[in-house]
Amino acid sequence: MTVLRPVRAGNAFEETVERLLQAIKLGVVGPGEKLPPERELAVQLGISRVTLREAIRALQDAGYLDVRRGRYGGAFVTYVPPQPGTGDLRRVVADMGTADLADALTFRMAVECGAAEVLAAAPLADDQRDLLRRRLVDVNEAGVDDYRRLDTAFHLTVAELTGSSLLTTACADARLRVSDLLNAIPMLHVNLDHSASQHEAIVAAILAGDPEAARRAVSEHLEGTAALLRGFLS
Amino acid sequence: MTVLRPVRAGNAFEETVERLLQAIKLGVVGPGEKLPPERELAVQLGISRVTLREAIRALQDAGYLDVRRGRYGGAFVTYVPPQPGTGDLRRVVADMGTADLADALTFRMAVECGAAEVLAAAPLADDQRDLLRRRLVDVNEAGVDDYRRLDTAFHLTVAELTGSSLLTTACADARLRVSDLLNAIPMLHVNLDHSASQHEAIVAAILAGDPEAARRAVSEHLEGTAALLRGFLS
DNA sequence: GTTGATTGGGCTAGTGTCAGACCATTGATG
DNA sequence: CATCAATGGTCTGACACTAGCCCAATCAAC
Repeated sequence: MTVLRPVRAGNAFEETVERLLQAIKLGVVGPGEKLPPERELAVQLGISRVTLREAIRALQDAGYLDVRRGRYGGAFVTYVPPQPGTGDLRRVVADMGTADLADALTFRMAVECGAAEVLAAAPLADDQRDLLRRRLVDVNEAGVDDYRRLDTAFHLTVAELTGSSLLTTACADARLRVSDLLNAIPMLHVNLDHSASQHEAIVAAILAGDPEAARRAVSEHLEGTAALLRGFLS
Repeated sequence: MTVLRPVRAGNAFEETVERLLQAIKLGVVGPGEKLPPERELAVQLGISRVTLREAIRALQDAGYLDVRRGRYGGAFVTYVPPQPGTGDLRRVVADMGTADLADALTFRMAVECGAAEVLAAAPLADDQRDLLRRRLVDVNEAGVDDYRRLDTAFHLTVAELTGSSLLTTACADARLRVSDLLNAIPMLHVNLDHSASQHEAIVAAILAGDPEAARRAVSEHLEGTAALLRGFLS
C-alpha cells in the first residue's frame, strides 16, 4: 500500500547530493554562480555541515562544482547543460524507464495544469502580474544557452504565485523528473516559436482570470512536449 | 528557494510515527486489524526494526495500538475515529492554521482533479472498471462508522488506477492533510446524499471516458467539502 | 501434552549524523 | 604591508540508526 512506502529515499548524504544536483540542473544556481556558504546552506537543507561538505565534495569530484577557499570563495557552479544531440534522448529514456517516464509526464500534467487553474482563479496583485509578465518576456527572449533555465523559472513562478507551497513543491518535483529529458531534446526554432506563443496564451489566460483557458493552455503546452518526446522516440 | 528546502522532515522515529498514524487514520488498517509483522513492516518502511518498534511503542502508549506477543499476535489497531461535534472543527483548524488549510485544500483540488481527468482519458480494463464500481458501492452504502474510511478508499482508488505512483502518492498526501478536518465535520444526511450523487457522477464520467466531465465532477465534489468547511467556520 | 512456527522483546557492535569548536586561506580595505 | 571579515577545512564527543542475533510468548496442529 502506498502509505507504507519507505520513509526516506536514502541516507542524508545521497539525498543532499540529489538536491544540490537538482538546484544546479534546474539552473536555480546558474553557471558561474556560487552556492550559499556552507554554514547557511546546511541550515536551509536541515543537515549538518559535515554531511553537506561530503555532498559538495562528491559534486566537485564529479565536475559540477569548483570550490574555492577564503573570503569571496565558495562552491561555484561549473556545470553547463550539454548541447543535446538526438542520440542522447533514447539513452536518457532508457535510463529512467518508460514506466517512470509516463509517470513523470502524467504527474507534471496534473500539477502544472492545477497550478495554472488555481492561479487564474485567484485575485492577483499588480506586482504579481508584473512578475509573471517579466518571466514571460525573459523566457521568450532567451537564447539557447539560457532557455531551459528561464523556461523552468517561468513554470515555477506560475506555481509559486498560487501561494500553495505544497503545489509549488510538487511542480518543482515534477519539473525535475523531466529535466533530463528536456535537456536531451534538440531546440529547434519551430518548437521554440510554438512554445513562445503557448507561454503567451498561458499568461494571457491567467491575467484574464480565466481558469478554464489557463488549464487548457498549459495542457496543450505540456502535451506538445510529450508529443515531441514520443516523436523522437518512435 | 523551493529546491533548497530541508532534505528531511525530521528524524526516522518521528517520520515513522507520522506514517503509521496516517495509515491508521486513513483506515488503511482499520479498527481491529493488525499491522504487518515488525520485520516485514520495517523492510517496507526502509527503517530498522529498532526504530519501528519505538514508533509502535509510542502509538501504543498514545492508545492507537494494542500489541500482542506470540504467534497470531501483532500490533492491532484500537483507534476508532471520534464522532465529531461541531466545536472540534474550529480547534482543528486553529491547530493547522488557516494558511496551511488553504494550501492543503488547493493542493488536494489540483491533484485529485488531475487524477480523475487522467483516469478518464485512459483505457480501462474490465477488472479496473469493476474495482471502481465496487468502491463506489462500498462508500455509498457505508454506515457512519465506516464512511470516512471507505470514502478515502474510493478517492485513493481513483488515484491508484491512473497507474502513476507519483500522482497516487500526492493524492494520499493531500487526503492526509485534510483528514483531521474531515473527521471533525459532523456527518449529516443531506451532505452524505449529496456526496453520494457526486461520487456517482465522478465514476460515470470516468467510465464514460469523459475527462472534462470527470474533472468537473471532482471539482464540484471537493468544492462542496471546502464550502462546508467555510460554512462551519464562519 | 508436545512441538513447531510465528510473532514481539531485547541486546550489541558498528556506522551515520550532528553540533560545535577551532584552524587555514583568501582578498578587499585601510 | 598589516588587518580583518568571510569562507572553506578539520577534529571531537555525543547521539541516532542499523543489521543481525538470540530470547520469550503464544497458539494451532499433531
